[in-house]
Amino acid sequence: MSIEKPNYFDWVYQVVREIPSGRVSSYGAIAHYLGLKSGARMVGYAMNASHTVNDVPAHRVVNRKGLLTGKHHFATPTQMEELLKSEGIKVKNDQVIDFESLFWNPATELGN
DNA sequence: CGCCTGACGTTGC
DNA sequence: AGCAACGCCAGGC
Repeated sequence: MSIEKPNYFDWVYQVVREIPSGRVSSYGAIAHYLGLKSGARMVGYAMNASHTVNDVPAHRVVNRKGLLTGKHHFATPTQMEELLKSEGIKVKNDQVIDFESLFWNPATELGN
């Protein structure tokens, strides 16, 4: 199928898929890693479509503040935090605890 | 074809 | 340190 269209989404999906369990990433980090430094919104956009494409752990992707901004876009507004908690990530008031420590940077983890 | 919105981020005040 | 406005880019109408 003619995937010559904007691979932006695909790039995001693959990076998000590389996120290990118990870890979280941010839109800006992925965007920056893909070269979309200011395209953090595009990453979130891709995430929205991701749920219609394949298994993309979008729940492991949060904003720069560690807030579950996209939880409202899941099957249920509690799905996201439940998934995170299920992976050992503590969530309080829609915010990831120890977000800095759980932060997974593709540019650092993937290195290249 | 043009305007608006959007799962963000950064800078300015 | 907290709040507001702007910027980026693509998709939907």
